[in-house]
Amino acid sequence: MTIQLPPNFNLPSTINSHGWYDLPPFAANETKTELHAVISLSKTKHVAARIRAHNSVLTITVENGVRLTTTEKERLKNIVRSMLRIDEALEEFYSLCRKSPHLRWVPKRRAGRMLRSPSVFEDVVKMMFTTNCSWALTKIQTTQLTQKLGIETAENIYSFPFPETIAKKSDLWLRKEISCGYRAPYLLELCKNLVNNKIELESLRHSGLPTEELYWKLRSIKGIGHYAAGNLMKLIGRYDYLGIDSWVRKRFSELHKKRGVVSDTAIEKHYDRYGKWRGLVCLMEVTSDWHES
DNA sequence: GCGTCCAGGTCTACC
DNA sequence: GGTAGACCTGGACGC
Repeated sequence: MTIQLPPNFNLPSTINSHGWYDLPPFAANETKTELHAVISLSKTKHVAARIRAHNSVLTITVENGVRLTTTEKERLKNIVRSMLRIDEALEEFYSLCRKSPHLRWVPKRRAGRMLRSPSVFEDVVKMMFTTNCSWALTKIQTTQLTQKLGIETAENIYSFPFPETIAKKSDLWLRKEISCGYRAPYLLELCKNLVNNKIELESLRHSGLPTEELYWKLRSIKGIGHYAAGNLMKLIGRYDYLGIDSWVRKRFSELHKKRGVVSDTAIEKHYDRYGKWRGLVCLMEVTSDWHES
């Protein structure tokens, strides 16, 4: 399957936009020119897909020779478009970057598209797993969750589980088998609320709700605080929040040659000048060295 | 190999 | 509204 790409799209920049490519079921090659993903087309059909780009064409190869109907192919392409943010309008953001010498590399490298999971649910769970722990532990939790509750789609490659599968497990089981510790009740509550239709996440990517309302909707999920909601907002396509964590604080101090602890208020004040794009500008600045080559 | 300490966000109780 | 303490894990460190 192929998708025609817009001129300002760059696959390696999108894969390398943040750490998601490193969390199962995502995987990427060393040069970030190839992304592997497991995409659930229905409750029972999961496909392992290899995604590459050449010139202005994106190629999706379904592994293991799985046959797809025309409808399933269209669904797969739409999910990939959403994951890679192919249709995201970034010209206004690029114009803003061109005005600042230190950001001119962003439109040149066609950076700024943030990789997201096939579903909002997967993004929320992974973000919950990044809170209050090392990246190594985030990987452990995500790996265990997919391996123990996902469906094996290719050799040792598992789909991301559905909320109903997780909701059937106990708090103790999740703590022991997923190593998610005190996050277990938060994860369970999220999944049970989704199963019982008390909350709905998948429409958030297309929501017309005001930004602040969306933010507080995310904050209403237990385990999603200011940092996690800020970063999830970016994945939804709203860049008003910075999603500051210890690593952003450290990188900000390094880049702006600040000694000692820099307060979050000071960091937020610094990026205020970029208006509704401030979250994305902050991300570009702190990850600028990832895009050098 | 074992024990101790620390870092990492969020929640809740308390002031 | 602001703050302290608990939550849990992996990793670093000292012995």
